[in-house]
Amino acid sequence: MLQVLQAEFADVTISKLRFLEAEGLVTPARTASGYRKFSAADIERLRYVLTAQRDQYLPLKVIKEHLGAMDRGLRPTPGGPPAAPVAAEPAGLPVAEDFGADRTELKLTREELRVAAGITAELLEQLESHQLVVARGNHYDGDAILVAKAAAEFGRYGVEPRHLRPFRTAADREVGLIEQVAGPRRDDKTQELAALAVRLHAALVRSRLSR
Amino acid sequence: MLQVLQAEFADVTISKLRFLEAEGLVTPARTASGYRKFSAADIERLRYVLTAQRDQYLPLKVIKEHLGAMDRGLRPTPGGPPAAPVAAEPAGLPVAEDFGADRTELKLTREELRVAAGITAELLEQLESHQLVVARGNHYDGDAILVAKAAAEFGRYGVEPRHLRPFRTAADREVGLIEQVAGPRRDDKTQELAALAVRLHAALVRSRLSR
DNA sequence: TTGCGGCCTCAACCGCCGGTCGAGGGTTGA
DNA sequence: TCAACCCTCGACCGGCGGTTGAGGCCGCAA
Repeated sequence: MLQVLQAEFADVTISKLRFLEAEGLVTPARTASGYRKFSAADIERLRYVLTAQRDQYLPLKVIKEHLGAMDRGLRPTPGGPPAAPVAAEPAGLPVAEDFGADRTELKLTREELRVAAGITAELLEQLESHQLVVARGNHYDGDAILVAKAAAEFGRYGVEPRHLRPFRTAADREVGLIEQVAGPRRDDKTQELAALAVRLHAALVRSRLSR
Repeated sequence: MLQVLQAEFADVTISKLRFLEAEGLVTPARTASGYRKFSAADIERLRYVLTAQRDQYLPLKVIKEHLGAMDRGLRPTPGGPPAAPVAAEPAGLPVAEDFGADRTELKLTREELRVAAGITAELLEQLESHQLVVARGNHYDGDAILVAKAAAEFGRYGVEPRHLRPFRTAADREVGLIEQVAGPRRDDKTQELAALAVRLHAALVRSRLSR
């Protein structure tokens, strides 16, 4: 059984199989005495894992997601990642899978934000009143710093927060568009669309400027 | 110049750019005093690297091979780079959001624009009717390519030009603000404000998305 | 029933990748 | 003159994808 796979993938070792089991990618049955017993289905699964790893350079984390999606009945995906597992989750459940885990999961207090952005309490207050910066719960994320810094810089040119409201409006509209297209879930598609929106925006500003 | 990329890829840092240079993925020019100077082409290259890394999980080693292949004018590997930054044009297509690069000098005919952006005549027509792309005289500048490309990509998600009108509106408003502050002349101040506007915009979009 | 080669677990360790950090120093512009 | 950048170079780091080894059970056959 091990030999079968080894014939196909030169570098599979028992140690590797144990590792993959520990990572939850396969769950072979056991004999009475505790030995692993790989079914044909297990071997098929391993074949998928090993080829995805070798030919597409996918990290195990991602392969695991794909397998999970397949288990839930989403396409067997010949030669490509499965369609986004966007399947409608049973509503109401908190669905523990918070992936796409962003480094923007920074949580700052109001004061930390103020210091990080190097702005006055007054400016921060104005930014909040125009909803350019908004708390989630009573914390702020990393993007809030960027917003605040940009606003501060505008301030040096005499541009006040209230002049920046159109930015907020525009951003909201774009986010609306993105969510309409990509769904409410944050995933790769969302990110791609966001990047695209920013790029389009930048190009438009430039082109309008140079007229 | 760093900020320009940061607007699009939240996690690019100077340190990362240095690392990528050390790895031979980009080779920016240098000023007399040794500072890195990223050309539009460099930025385009970086964009490719960063998206391949983020969206396809490719290891840098592989990305480097792809870049090398593209430099040699080949279309690399099956399942390889999708939108290769391989320029069909002699004059190396400017594609980056570099507010300093004077791409405004570029003068394209309508057909040249269409080919450079890789879009259909129909799409171009729609873009013009919504004033997302506008001719000056009877020529188009480099920014028009960027706009058209972004629109084309949106198209693949089912987003049509008419859905993009708010972008135009937003850009116009921002340009209005910038000119009001910096005066109608295009100078350094204008460019700085423009970069600032794009940065603020990007940060806002991100922060609204992650709520 | 002893021996020997497998398999088991669990924890420690490893090498590489993809960067980050910091010391020490030059550049730029207000 | 000073702050705020940028530079280099070497040390360091965390995570990923396993490997290694100690200590122990299983199974077979001499």
